[in-house]
Amino acid sequence: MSRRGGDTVQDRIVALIHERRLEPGAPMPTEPQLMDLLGASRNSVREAIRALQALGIVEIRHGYGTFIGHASLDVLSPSLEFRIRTGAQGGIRALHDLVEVREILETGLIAKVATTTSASRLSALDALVTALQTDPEADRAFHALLYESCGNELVLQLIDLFWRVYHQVESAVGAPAERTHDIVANHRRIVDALRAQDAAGAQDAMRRHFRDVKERIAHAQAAQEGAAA
Amino acid sequence: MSRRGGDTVQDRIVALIHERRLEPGAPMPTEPQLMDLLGASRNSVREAIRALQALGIVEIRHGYGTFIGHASLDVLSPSLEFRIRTGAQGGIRALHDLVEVREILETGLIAKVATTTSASRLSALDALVTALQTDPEADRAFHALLYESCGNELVLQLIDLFWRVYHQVESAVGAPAERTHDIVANHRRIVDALRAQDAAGAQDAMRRHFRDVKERIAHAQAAQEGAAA
DNA sequence: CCGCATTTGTCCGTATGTATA
DNA sequence: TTATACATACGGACAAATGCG
Repeated sequence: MSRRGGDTVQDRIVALIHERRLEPGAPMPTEPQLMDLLGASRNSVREAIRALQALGIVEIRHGYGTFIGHASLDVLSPSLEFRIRTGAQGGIRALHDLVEVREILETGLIAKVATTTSASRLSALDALVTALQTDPEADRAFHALLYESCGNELVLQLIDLFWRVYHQVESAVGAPAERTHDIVANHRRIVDALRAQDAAGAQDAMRRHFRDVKERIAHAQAAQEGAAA
Repeated sequence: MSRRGGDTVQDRIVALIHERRLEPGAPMPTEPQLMDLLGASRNSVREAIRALQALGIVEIRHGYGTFIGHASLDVLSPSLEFRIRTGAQGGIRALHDLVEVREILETGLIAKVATTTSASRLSALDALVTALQTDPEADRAFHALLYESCGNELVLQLIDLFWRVYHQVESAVGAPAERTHDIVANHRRIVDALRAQDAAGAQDAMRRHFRDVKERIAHAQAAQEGAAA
C-alpha cells in the first residue's frame, strides 16, 4: 500500500507535516489525534509512523512523544549494509562499487577545498594521521574534517554514511589485511598536498589512497574464490 | 526500540534473512510463522515489517505474501524530498547542495566513461538530446544512459535518485525559468566531447551544464527573497 | 466463473512500561 | 512518591486481495 500515491496513511501524515509547517524537533500530533485526523485505527497510524521513523522523518521517544526528525542520511545504513551483504559474490562486487562512489565523491570534493583549508585545520589533520595507527575512528574523523569547510551538509552526510557502511561490512566480508604504514603514508600525502594548496596533487593522493583500498578488496575476493575452490 | 542493537524484532528479522541466506525475490516467512519464530505478537511483527518495507529490504504484496527486496536506493526519495522541503530558506540551500552532489558525481563519472562510450550509444544520446525539447523524461534517460557502461549499479541508482528528487522539488520551490535552447546546447557539448573521447572536455561541458542549473536555483532564491520583502 | 484457502490490511479493546511533572 | 500522558505490546476479530482448483 505504501508506494506512490497520496492516499496512504503514511503519505497523508507527511502531507500533514508540510501543511502545518512543522520543522525538525517539533512535536507530532499524538496517536489518538492522528487517529481522529486521518480516520484510521491506532494500528494503521502506528505502522505508518514506524515506516516514517525508518526513513528518519520522525523520531519516537519512548514514553514521551513523537517528533519531526531531520531525515538524516544515516537511516540508509541498514539498507545499504543489507544491499551489500545480499549482493553477488558475497557482496564483494557491491563493496567495490561503494568504494568507487567514495572515491568519486572525495576526489571531486578535495579539489574544491584544496585552497580553503586553514592552517589550524591542517594541524588537526596532522594529528589525526598520527592517531590512525591506533584508533580506527581517526580515519572517519579525518575524512569528515577534510571536507567540513565545503558547506555542503548533504555531501558530508553521504561521505560519512559510506564510510560507516564500508567499515561495517569490511569485517563481515573478510579481513582487509591492513598495512598501517601504507595507510598513514597515503593520508599524509593528502595533507601535504593541501598544505601546498595543490588541488591536482591532492586529487592524485586521494586516488592513490582509494586504489589501495580497492586492491585490498580484490585481494579479499581472490582469497574467497580460493577458499571456494 | 528500533535503533541500534540486536534484540529488536526488526533486527531479528534481518538476522533471520541473513541466516537463511534469503536472496532478493525469495518469499519471507508469513506473519503467523514470524510470530511463532520470534515469539512476538502480530502487531509487533507487522510494524517491524513495515519499517523494513520503508527501507526497501522487503516488499509486501497484499493477499499474496512478503518477499525479500532489492534495497534499492530510491526508497530514500521521500526522505530526501522531506529533507529539502523542511530546510532553511524554503529548501533552496538544500536544493543547491543536492545539485552540487550531482555535479561531483557526474563530473567524476564522465571522465571514467569518456573513452568507453560506443558509437551506438552516442547516437542514442544524440536522439535524447533532440527529445529534450519536448519530453522532460529525456533528460533523465540522458543522464542514465551516459553512465550505463560504468558497471557500477550503486552510483547509477544514486544519480537517478538525485535526478528524481531534484525535479520533484524543483516545481515545488519555484518555476525554474527553463531556457530550452541553452539546455540542449549544454547536453550537445557533452556528447560532442564524448565522441571526441575528450575526457577533460566532457568534464568541462558537464560543469557548465550544472553551472546553469545552479544559476537557475540562485535566480529562484532571489525571486523568493524579493517576494518576501 | 465460482468458491475456497492463504495472506495481508484494518480495527477494537486492554494491559504494561516509561518519561515528565 | 504519585499522577498523568504517552508509547509499547498483546490477543482476537473481520475485511480485502490474491492465487488456485
